[in-house]
Amino acid sequence: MMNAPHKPDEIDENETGSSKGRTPAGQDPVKRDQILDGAKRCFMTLGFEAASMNEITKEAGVSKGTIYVYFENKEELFTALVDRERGILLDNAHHELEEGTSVADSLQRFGVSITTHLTSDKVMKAQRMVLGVYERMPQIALRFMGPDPFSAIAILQRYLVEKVASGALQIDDTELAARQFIELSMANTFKRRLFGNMPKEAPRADIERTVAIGVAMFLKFYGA
Amino acid sequence: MMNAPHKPDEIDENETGSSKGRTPAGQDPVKRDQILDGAKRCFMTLGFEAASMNEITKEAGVSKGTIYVYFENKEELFTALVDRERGILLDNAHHELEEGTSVADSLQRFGVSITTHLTSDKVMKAQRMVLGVYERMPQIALRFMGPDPFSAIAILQRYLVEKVASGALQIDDTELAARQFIELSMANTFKRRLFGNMPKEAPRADIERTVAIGVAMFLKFYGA
Amino acid sequence: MMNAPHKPDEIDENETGSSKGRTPAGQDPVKRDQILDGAKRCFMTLGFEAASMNEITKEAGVSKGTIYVYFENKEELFTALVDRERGILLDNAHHELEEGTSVADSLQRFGVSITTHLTSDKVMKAQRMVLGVYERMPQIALRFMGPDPFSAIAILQRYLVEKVASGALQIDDTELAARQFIELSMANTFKRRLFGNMPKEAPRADIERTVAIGVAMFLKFYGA
Amino acid sequence: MMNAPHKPDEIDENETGSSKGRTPAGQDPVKRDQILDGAKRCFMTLGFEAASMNEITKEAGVSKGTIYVYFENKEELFTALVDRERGILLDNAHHELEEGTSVADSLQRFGVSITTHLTSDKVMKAQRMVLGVYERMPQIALRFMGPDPFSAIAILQRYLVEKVASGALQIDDTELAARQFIELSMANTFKRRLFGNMPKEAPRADIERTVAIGVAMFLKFYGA
DNA sequence: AATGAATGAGCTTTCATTCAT
DNA sequence: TATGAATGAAAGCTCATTCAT
Repeated sequence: MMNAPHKPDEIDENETGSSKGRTPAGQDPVKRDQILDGAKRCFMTLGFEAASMNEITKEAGVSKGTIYVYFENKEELFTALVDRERGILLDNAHHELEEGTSVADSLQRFGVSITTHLTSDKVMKAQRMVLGVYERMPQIALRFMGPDPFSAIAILQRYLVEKVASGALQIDDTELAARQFIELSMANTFKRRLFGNMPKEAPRADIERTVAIGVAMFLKFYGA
Repeated sequence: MMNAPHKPDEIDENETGSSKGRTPAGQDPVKRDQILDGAKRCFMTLGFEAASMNEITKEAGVSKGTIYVYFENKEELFTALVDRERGILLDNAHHELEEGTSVADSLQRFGVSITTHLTSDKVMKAQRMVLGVYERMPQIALRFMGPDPFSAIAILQRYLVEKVASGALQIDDTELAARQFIELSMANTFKRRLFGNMPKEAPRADIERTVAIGVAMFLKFYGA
Repeated sequence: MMNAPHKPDEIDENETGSSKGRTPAGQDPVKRDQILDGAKRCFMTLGFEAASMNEITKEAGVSKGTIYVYFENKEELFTALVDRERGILLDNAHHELEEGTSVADSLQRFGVSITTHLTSDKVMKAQRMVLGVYERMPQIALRFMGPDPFSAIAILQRYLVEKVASGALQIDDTELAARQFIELSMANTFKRRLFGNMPKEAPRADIERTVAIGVAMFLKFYGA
Repeated sequence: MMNAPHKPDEIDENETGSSKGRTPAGQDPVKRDQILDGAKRCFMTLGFEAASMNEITKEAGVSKGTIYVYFENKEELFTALVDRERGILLDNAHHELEEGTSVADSLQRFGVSITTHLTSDKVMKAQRMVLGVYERMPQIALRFMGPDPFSAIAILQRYLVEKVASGALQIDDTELAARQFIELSMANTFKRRLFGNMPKEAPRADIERTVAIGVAMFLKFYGA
C-alpha cells in the first residue's frame, strides 16, 4: 500500500483533510507513520508477544480501530514496521567506503561503521526480535536483514568489484570476499553480543583494533 | 549430545519400569525425557511464547498435571530443555583438529565440521529459540552456548597456542585468531542461515570451498 | 438499599445511553450494576469459591473481558458487591423507634422490624456469604456489617440513653442492654435460620410473639 | 507406611493383618479416625475449599487412595468430620447445671461455660466454615449445630422443665426461655466474634459479667 | 488392601480482534 | 472515518479423583 518515510513536502491535504475532503481510510501516511512509531517503541522494548495492541494504541495515540484499518493484524503491523526499518542496517555505511583515502582506510572505516551499528544495543534487540518470531514469520527476518541491493554486503561487494577492476585488489568471488570482510570485522563482537556474552556495547577502540587486524588479513590475501 | 539427568546410582530396572514398584513422582527419567522431547518439538517449531502447554502436553503424550509435577512452570521446562540440549554445539569438533595431517588439513576439517554442525537445521532452530526469549531470560542464551558462546573457540584457541609454541604459526592474539577462523569458515553460511536467507542446509561442497578459502587466508596471515 | 456508584455530576443521558457518545470503559453504572447483580446471584447461591467467573459472566449477561474492565479481579468484584449491599442491614429500623406510642410499643416495633429484616432469606444468605470468606478476607464481614456489627445496636442504644435521661428506663450499660434486647427479639429465630434449622422465613406472628416476650422481660428488668 | 496415632493397646490384628486376616477395605475405625484427624487440622486451618486433598493426605499420613476408600469424595469426608465433631458444642455443659448450688448459680455456670465454648477461636472457625459451605451442603450446618436432643438448648430446656416442675421457676414456653437465656449470655460476644468485630477471645471476667446480668434478667422475669 | 503417579476438567485472567456508535 | 467498549478463545496452572501397580 503506502509504505513509509514520506518527506514533509508531500501534499498537504493528507494531513488535516482540510481542502479536498478527508483522507480515505487507511491512507493517511502521517497517521501510518504515527502508528509505526508507537509500534516500534513497543516492539523494541517488549518483543513481539509481550507488546500488546493496547499498549501500541496508547503509545501511538490512535484508537484500536484505526490501527486495524491501516494494518490487517498484529503480524502485518510488525511486518510493516520491519519493512520500514529495513534500511536501518545501512545507514550511511556506504559513505565510509567513498571517503576513505585508500582501500585500507576505506575498509577500516566501513568495518568500524558496520560493526558499531550492527552490534549496537538497539540493532541487537531488533535482530533478536525478528529471530524470535522466525518460525512463525520466516520471511520477516529475511526482510529485515534482506539480501537486497541495499544490504551492507552488496554495497561492499560493489566497492570490491570496482577495486578489482581498477587492479587494486585480486578477488575471484567478490560476494564471498565481502562476507569474509564483514565477518572479520565483527569476529570479536557479533556472536558475543548476540548471545549475551558481552552485555555492553563494545568500546570503539576494541572495534577499531579488531577491524584493523581484519583489514590487514584481508589485504594480505586479496591485495594486488 | 544427550546428557539426561539419570542418577547413576539408580537401580536400572526403574528405567524400563520392569521389576519393583513405581518411580517416584517427578523422578522417572524416561518420562522426563519424553516430556522434554515433546517440549523440544513445540519450542523449536513455535518459539517460547507461541508454544502452549496444551500443545506440549499433546506432543509429549502426557497430561498437563504430569508436566507440572516434573517442572515447576513453563520457564522451568524451557530452562530444563536448554540445559539438556546444551553442548549440542560442541559435538566432537575437537577430534577433527587432532586427526588432521597438517595445520591446513586440521583447520579444514575443523572448519567444515563446525560449520556443518552450527548451520544445521536443528542447531539453527535451537539458536533462534534461545535468542527469541533473550529479553525474558537473558541468561539462557549464554547457558546454552556455554561459558563462552561457541566454546568451539576455546578448543581452537588451545590448538593455535600449541601451534604457535611449535613455531608453525605466528599469532599475537590467539583468541581473536580463533574467532576469525571460525567466522571465515562460516562467512558464507551462518548469517544467511540464521536470518532465513538460505532455506536449506548448505551443500558440503560449498562449505568445503568456503572453509578452504578461509584456511588459505588464515595461513597466509598467521603462517610462520 | 441500593446505593450504586452514580456520579451525580454525570450527564444524565449517559445512564440510558441515549444521546451523545459512549460511556467510558468501566464507567457505565448501569453495566456495573448489571455485573454486580449477576455476581450477587452467583456468590449468594454458591459462595465465593464455588462461584466461577464463567458462571458470573453468564448470569450477568456480559463477557468475561467486560467484567475485568470493571473489576480488577474476583476478590475486587466480591468486595465491590459487599460494598454495594452494605447498609442492607440497617434499612429503616430507626423509624420504628420514633413512631412507637410508648417505650414498649417502640421496642416492639423495632424488635419486629429488625428481626424480620435480619432473618429474611436474602439477608441470611448475604451473612453466610461474607462469613464464608472470613478466613480469606477477614475485613469484609466487618465492612458488610458496618463499623459495629449490627449498627442497629447503636441506633437502639441512642434511644435507650434518651429514655434513661427522661427517667423512663433505668439502665447502667446501655450498649449491653441494646444488645440484649436485640438478642431477645431474635432468640427464637436468628441462629435457627443461620444454621438452617428453620428453612423458611419465620411467620410474622411468631416474630411478634417472641419480641413481645422479649419486651416484657426487658422492661421488667430495666423499667423505671 | 503406617504412621500415626495408633494407641498401642489397640488390637494388633488391625495393624499387620496377622491373626484374623486384614481389616476389610474402608472398615478400620482407627484409620478412619486418623484420616478425620488430618482432615480436621486442614479444614479448620484453611476452610473447605482451600484445604486440598493432597494436604489432608500428608496431614493424615495415609495415601490418596485410602482416603477415597473410606470416603466417597471431599464433601463426604467433610460431612463425616462434622458428624464426628458435632458434640463439640456440648462438651460438659450439662455438668455445670447439675453442679450449681442454686438456680442462679447453675445458670451462671452454664451460661459462662457455653459462651466460653461457643465463642472460642476454634469453635468460631468451625461455625464460619460450615456456614461458608451452607449453600452447597445445607444439611451440614444443621448437622453441626443440630437441634438434636444433645444440643445446648435441649439440655437447658430439660433443666428448666425440671425447675418449673419443682416450682422454682414459672415458664410457659421453656424452649423459648432456654434460647433467651443462651442469647442473653452471649449478648455481648457471639455476633461480635462471628463477624470479626472482636478479634480475640473475650476475657472470662467480661463473659461472667454479661452472664450475671443475663441471669438476673432471666430470673426477675421467670423466677417464681 | 493400600499406594501415589497420572489425569484432565476447570479455574482465573489476558488480549487480539470486532463493530455499534 | 475514527473510536474504544465489548468480546470470547485461549493462556498457564491447580487439584479432586482414578487406577495400575
